[in-house]
Amino acid sequence: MKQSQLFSKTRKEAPKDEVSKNAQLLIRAGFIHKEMAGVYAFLPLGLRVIENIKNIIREEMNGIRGQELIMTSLQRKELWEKTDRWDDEKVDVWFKSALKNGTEVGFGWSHEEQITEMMTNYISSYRDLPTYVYQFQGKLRNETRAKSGIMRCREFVMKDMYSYCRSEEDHKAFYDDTTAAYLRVFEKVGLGDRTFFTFASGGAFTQFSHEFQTITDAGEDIIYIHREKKLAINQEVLTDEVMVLLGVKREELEEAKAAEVGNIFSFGGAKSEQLGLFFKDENGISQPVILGSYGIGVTRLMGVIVECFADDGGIVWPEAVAPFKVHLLSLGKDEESEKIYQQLTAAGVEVLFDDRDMGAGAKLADSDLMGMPYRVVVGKKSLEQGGAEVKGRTEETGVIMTVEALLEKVK
RNA sequence: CGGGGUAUAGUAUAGUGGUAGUACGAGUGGUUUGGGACCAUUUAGUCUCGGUUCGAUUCCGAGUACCCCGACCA
Repeated sequence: MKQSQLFSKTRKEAPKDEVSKNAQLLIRAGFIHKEMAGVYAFLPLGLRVIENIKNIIREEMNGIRGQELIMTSLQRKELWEKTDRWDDEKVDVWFKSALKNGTEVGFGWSHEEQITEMMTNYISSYRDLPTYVYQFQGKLRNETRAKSGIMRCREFVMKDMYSYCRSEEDHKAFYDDTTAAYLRVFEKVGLGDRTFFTFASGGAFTQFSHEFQTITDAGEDIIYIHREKKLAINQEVLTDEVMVLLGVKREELEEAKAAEVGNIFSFGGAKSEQLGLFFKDENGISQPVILGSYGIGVTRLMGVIVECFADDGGIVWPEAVAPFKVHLLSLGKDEESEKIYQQLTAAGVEVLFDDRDMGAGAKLADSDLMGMPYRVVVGKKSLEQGGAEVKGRTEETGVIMTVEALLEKVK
């Protein structure tokens, strides 16, 4: 992609109404556009990051037999009345509207009711179980206070998965599979060493739910980490009993601020009973389907990645999610650069080629801001020394190498 | 939802009860190219409604939007 053709551009100054690091950098670098408080559009660069994250998640969800589908944002009122969550007193994030004929509808802030009720059409026998479905959906939540850039939005993208099992044992096995898959997702996006499987408040059915919390000052939660056991406990459930139960001592725990990037819940059969989702077992006896719910905040995850890795120069994308692998800069040497651009592209490398007619300083600063893993500079200096200068985004200095060596390095 | 704050050009800012200034950006012409280049020239603005006033971007009131703290947060 030639940068001269790329939609959106960088800017030197952050808008004054953004305080969070992720929003400031993502807006300055041209990844997102703020539509209103807590509502952001994703521009081509931002979309590429989102798609990269989604593909990583998709691969893992498919790997545990999840099947992708997509539900709707418009949801029926009766659906939510069945689980007594239509009332604004019960759920305070509803966006609601009505059809022309007066029928009330809600905009999906969650989809477990909807998918579970849909399943009554497709699940009736133990032979239909287990079923695992997931989607990437825009969630709409009427947050009283959006904040922290793209980390707490009124409209955002979430991956949500639902498991339908015939027994607690099957459910537990899948729950554990999902836990492992989630940890792999966070590992792949580069947050592995700072994301913890965290015990959190459970709800009606189980003592705990589990969250995946990434350490960052931009987070809203306080967690207590046990590094040896690779787990954490959310402050909201940190009691003596819980510590005994988990076999940890208070002095072994390390307090940290963290952002919730994923969470998983067990519902048992309660919600299935409310929504009428039963199956017949081998003996012809009707049983409620055991339900689990598993979410990853895709757009929030993008914000957390920015928060965790950015430096004074700008964003630092982990390779797996970067919109382009290589940022190729022509410093007054367009012909030579163009050739290298062609070679890299032909080799299948994702390259953003800064072919704009700008000063060297501006291009270098933009490159830091945008944060691609590799910066390749072609200028008088590099050509005299036989090639292009290659520098990792977080490296201090680059190395000049031939095009062949470059191809080898970034392939 | 409680509390606090802010609102001037695409962006960031200055200023004034009487013609609104600067920088960046953008356009044109030219010179430039290893850390946000330079010259010339052009472009574009006082959130909305009401009040006070001869006159309001400025003062007052309301509204709206945005930000922050808290509450909330499957």
